[in-house]
Amino acid sequence: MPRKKFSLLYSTIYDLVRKVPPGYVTTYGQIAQRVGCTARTVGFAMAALPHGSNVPWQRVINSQGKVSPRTDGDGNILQRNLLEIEGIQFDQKAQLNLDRYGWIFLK
DNA sequence: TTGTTGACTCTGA
DNA sequence: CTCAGAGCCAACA
Repeated sequence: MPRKKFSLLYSTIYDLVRKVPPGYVTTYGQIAQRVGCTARTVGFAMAALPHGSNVPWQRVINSQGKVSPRTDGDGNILQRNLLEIEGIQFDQKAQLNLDRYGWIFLK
């Protein structure tokens, strides 16, 4: 089982992402504000996430309501595909409605 | 400790 | 998809 091989900050971020239910999404900025860091750091944490983890990384998108393109490859295509499977629909601009799909973390 | 890099966000034009 | 520039924090060499 995945052990604590991540820093406390990363673990906190991942734990937060795990609370997002299927069919909903959250933004880097929301997580950043919740854990007390910047959006870049959250994105960096997602990039460091190993493939096959129990973290629904696909539910994390940018403030524009779109999937952020990665430098690595076409993982964003997969991400969008996974979200559509969960019932999230994108419009013609490849964006989704955060008012409807955005998840608000409970305090 | 310094410099580089990154799945971001905001603002101005 | 409007586009470009600056700010921001953490990981890594």
